[in-house]
Amino acid sequence: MRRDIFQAIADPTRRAIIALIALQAMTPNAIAENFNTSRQAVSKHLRILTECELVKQEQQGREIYYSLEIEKMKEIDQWLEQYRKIWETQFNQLDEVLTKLKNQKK
Amino acid sequence: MRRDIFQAIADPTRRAIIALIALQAMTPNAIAENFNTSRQAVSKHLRILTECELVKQEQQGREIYYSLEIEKMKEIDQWLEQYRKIWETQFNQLDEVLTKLKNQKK
DNA sequence: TATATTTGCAACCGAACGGTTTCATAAATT
DNA sequence: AATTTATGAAACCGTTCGGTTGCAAATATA
Repeated sequence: MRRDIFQAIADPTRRAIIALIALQAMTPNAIAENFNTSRQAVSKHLRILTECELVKQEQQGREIYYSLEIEKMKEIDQWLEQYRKIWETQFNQLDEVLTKLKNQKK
Repeated sequence: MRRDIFQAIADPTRRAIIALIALQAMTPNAIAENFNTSRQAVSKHLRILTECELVKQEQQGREIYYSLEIEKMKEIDQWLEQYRKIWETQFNQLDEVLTKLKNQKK
């Protein structure tokens, strides 16, 4: 079982679940109503999301409210950082070229 | 075959390949030297990365140089944007709370 | 022209994935 | 106390994944 955050967001249903519970906590039943799959399938997705700490639970009686652990999403942002540096550098280089061309025209 | 960018970056070997060719183009053989798998396995990963346009090829004689299509990485950044908004809002709200606390002390 | 090198593709294999069905447990309702 | 509701866990199933091995094609070298 790999179960890291990149594997967690690889599945489109899990990304949809993440989007659903990003703004408000929801129960498994309520979440499942939004998909064409069984409640149990959603439950398995929630298990995976919980295992990699992308989601937190809050029990209220017999209901369990799931919500997004937004801090964990920053890990993807951190991984992206190295590539963001690259495309920003390329953009700056393009900018330099354009400025030089502009100066040559004068 | 789903083969979207999220599925592409789910595999750790593929993320390592992406990191390798981010700064300089490399041949499959050269890439494979960095891993404990066969050249053919790397070739399959490159095929997947090419299919979802994360990587571009440049033929030079019998060698093929692979390099990162950095523009495609921005798609992940765009997907993250909605969540970045959330954690920035939460940060601002925390900031407000801290400022109020500070003012109460005065 | 014969040989070596670089590469991709197809066939196969065991493990993991995503789903369903069935069952167990705990809390709320009657 | 009996029933309904909300949930998770286990067993099973077909498909996909990531890997290997073997082979074919194209280019470079002898």
